[in-house]
Amino acid sequence: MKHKVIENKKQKEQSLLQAAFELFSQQEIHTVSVSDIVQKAGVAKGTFYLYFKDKYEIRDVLIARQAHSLFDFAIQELESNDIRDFEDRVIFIINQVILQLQSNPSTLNFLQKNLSVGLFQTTLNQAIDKDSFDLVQRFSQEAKKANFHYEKPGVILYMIVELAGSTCYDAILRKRPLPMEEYKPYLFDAIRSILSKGKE
Amino acid sequence: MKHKVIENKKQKEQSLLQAAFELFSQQEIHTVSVSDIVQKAGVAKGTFYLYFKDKYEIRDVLIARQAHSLFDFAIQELESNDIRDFEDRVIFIINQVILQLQSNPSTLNFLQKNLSVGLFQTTLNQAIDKDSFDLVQRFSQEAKKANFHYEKPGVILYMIVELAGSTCYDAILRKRPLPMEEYKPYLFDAIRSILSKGKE
Amino acid sequence: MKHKVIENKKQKEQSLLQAAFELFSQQEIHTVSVSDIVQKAGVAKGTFYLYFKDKYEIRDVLIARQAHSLFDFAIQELESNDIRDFEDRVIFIINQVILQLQSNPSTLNFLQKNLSVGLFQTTLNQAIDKDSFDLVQRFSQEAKKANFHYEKPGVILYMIVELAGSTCYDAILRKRPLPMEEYKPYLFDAIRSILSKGKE
Amino acid sequence: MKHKVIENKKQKEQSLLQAAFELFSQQEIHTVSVSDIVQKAGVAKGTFYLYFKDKYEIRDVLIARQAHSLFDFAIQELESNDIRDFEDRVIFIINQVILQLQSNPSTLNFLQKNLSVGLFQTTLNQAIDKDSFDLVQRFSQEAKKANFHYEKPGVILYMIVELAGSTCYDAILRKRPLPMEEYKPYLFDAIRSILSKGKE
DNA sequence: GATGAATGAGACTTCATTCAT
DNA sequence: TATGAATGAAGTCTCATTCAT
Repeated sequence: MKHKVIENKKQKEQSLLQAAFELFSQQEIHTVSVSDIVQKAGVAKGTFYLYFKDKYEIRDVLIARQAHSLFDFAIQELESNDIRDFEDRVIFIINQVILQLQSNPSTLNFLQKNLSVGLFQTTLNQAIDKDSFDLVQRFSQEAKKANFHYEKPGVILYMIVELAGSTCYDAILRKRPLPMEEYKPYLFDAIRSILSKGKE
Repeated sequence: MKHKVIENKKQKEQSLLQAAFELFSQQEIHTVSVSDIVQKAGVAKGTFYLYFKDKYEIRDVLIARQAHSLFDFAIQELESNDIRDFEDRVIFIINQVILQLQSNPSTLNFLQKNLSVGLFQTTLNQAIDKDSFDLVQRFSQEAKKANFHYEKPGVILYMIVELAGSTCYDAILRKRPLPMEEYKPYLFDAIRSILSKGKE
Repeated sequence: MKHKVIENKKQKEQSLLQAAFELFSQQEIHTVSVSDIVQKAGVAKGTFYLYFKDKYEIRDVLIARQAHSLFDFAIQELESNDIRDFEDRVIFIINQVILQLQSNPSTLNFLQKNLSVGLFQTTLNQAIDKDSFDLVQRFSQEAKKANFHYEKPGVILYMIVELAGSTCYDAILRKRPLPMEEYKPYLFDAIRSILSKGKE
Repeated sequence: MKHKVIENKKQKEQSLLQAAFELFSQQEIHTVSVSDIVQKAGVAKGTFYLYFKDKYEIRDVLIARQAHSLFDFAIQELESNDIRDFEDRVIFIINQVILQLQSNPSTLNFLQKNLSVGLFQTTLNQAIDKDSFDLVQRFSQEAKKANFHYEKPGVILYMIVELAGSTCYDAILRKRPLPMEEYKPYLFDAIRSILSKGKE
């Protein structure tokens, strides 16, 4: 396969992903058809099936991409700020993710309550540059360095992400149980409570 | 309208709800058709549209019913056991809900991560006997009696239900991050951490 | 059957006719359902079938009523004006009908090109007070009095009504071949040509 | 798109038009379903919607085709006969159209009173070979050559076609006001009257 | 690899009509 | 007479998928 062809292939796939993302953000998945996606992407119908089994597969790939992208950005921000306390660092990350979701509710509408699925379900990460990312490992190391001891750090992190992802979906899109800004203190308190169990 | 007619109406609606529940438990919603539902319910296709707008509406009604039923049962069990400590009582309730879900994974498959939606989204509860149920109020009163003070007890309860519902969905159906039995201690610890913030 | 019951029956039938007329005026018949009609009429679905076989029957009754009503009014107007010339009298009648249609395009939308059907198709006139109306006879008598001789006056009248009805439908609703006001001279010229064949 | 594909496309569309024409000729449009059409055409249901919005659109296309075809044939016949008088030529054309309709009442049943719509409504003629046909222009030129002067020849022609089309529909299919053969003299007289207004 | 016309199953929905009350 | 819940056939239309080019 020549270089140009590879590039071209990538381009079609990217168009499809981009188009699907926009459509899924605006509508429920069951109202989006493969026809809609290929039309928006500007490719032929048959082409879709060269890359994805069906619209559910493309959605899952997008969820993974999106979840990783949210945390990648949050970590970048963390690194350009001098926050030292372990709990503060975790809260900062979660807050950065929330801020992105708040400024982009359509992304959230698409992600629904699947933030943690996208992050932790490794089968989907094939499309993603693998070595670029290991959230759990980073969390474990930071905890240890800060003298927080967890039997299973991955489980703690998972609970935090799941709690934040699920409740912020409601808080941002439905203002339930409270509008996001009012809800934040309660959420952060809860996260700190969960984390502090590992403190010496 | 005559009594017999009303009775018949109720019966049709119940058949539809029952049939839809069974199908949604076994398959994803997008593979279940209204045709499947009416066939299983033994009513005519048009009858479905007399009671529900589409399959998504009947799903939402069922989620609400199911969520309430899980907690109703859990509360019954609580009342027939002499558990006095406030935290223990909350954990007992959550555990009872989890036990039901564990013994009925198909119900969970249907509920997905919508346990809290079904519980707290009041617009859907119209079909449900209203005064029979007020979880938030009960939680508030018990907390106060036990000298736990929360600014917004509803928010605390909501976070606990959301955390439990979301993570148990993964734990029971995907054994992720751990199989349910192994995950329980971490979950209960987290819940207790969240609750204990209100302790004097 | 008691008097009150008859009145009541009449009332339901009238409601249905009125409702159907309004709906047919606004939409094509194939988009109007019996449900729409009974809902607008405020009667039960079954009641419709006590009076009419289907929506096509109610339409035909309405066409007849409407066509007669247009000409009844035109004749009334004629009688309150002192027009003596035979050709002028015919043109006056046609013009009165056209004026009514112009000021009521939705009626025309409903009548389509069935003006003459409504007028001359006697099977439908059962709903209409029969002896109140005989257009052909009146035309014949007036022609004879004015020394216009036609072998078959009914045919002449029929051609005039059909020509006027068909072309005014297009002229009023589609401004084709010309807007009504510009088209009138050509139409009236043509009618006078047709009539003048009977002049001595 | 390859040649073969285009050819195939045309063929499918023609099958659909042919099948629809036959069905519309035999039954009222509201009893013909798209299913009937595709079954008769031997194509898949979805294919219908590739070419037409609904059955009303295919009907309109057919009305235009049919009206043009009737006049095309009539003009051909005219040209193979040596008729010189202008009025005679117009009557000959109309008579040729009537003869076709008489020998093919099912076509007439389908056309209803839309003969002139099919002829003059240009938006529908796109499917028809455009330069092959301009009835109005031909009528104007012939009139001028024969020293008949009309301010708007198109309007005169339109009235004649509308009068003939509307009344022959009744005469042929319902023998009203007279059977076609008996009615013809009256119709032709009327047409000659209308035409003769332009004579010097 | 890319295309998009064609497919046809089947989804959703409406509707005329019936019939028990 | 009047009702309107129930029917289920039939309608419209979409859609994922295939396959010849």
